[in-house]
Amino acid sequence: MAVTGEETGAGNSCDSTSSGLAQEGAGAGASARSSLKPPDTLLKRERRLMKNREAARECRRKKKEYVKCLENHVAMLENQNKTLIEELRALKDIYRHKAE
DNA sequence: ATTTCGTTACGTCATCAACC
DNA sequence: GGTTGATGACGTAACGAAAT
Repeated sequence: MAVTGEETGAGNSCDSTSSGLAQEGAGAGASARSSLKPPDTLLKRERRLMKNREAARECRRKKKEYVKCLENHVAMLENQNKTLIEELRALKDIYRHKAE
């Protein structure tokens, strides 16, 4: 079960400035995860778990998309950098020939 | 063929921020 | 203040590849 290769082609716009994805911290620590909590009724708890399950799925989907977007951006910048370096080399070459 | 190891997706919990 | 949605952290299962 599980390990279903999800990855439905969702939209792809890196903008996600709103996506959060920065928060961090909140370390928690998973200490006594025991059952001294405000007594969730069973139904209430199940509903909450189900909602959170779906939220987590969506959250991971968005994060994956965001990372992919960043990777694309990096690739693009690397290409651009390569092109510029090439261009600079060519210009230097021209300049050198003229100077001679 | 079996074991080991790294990766991936998942579920759950804890926490925060926003809303009512 | 309680509720809700988003997200980081953690543990776990399934899987594939490399090592034995």
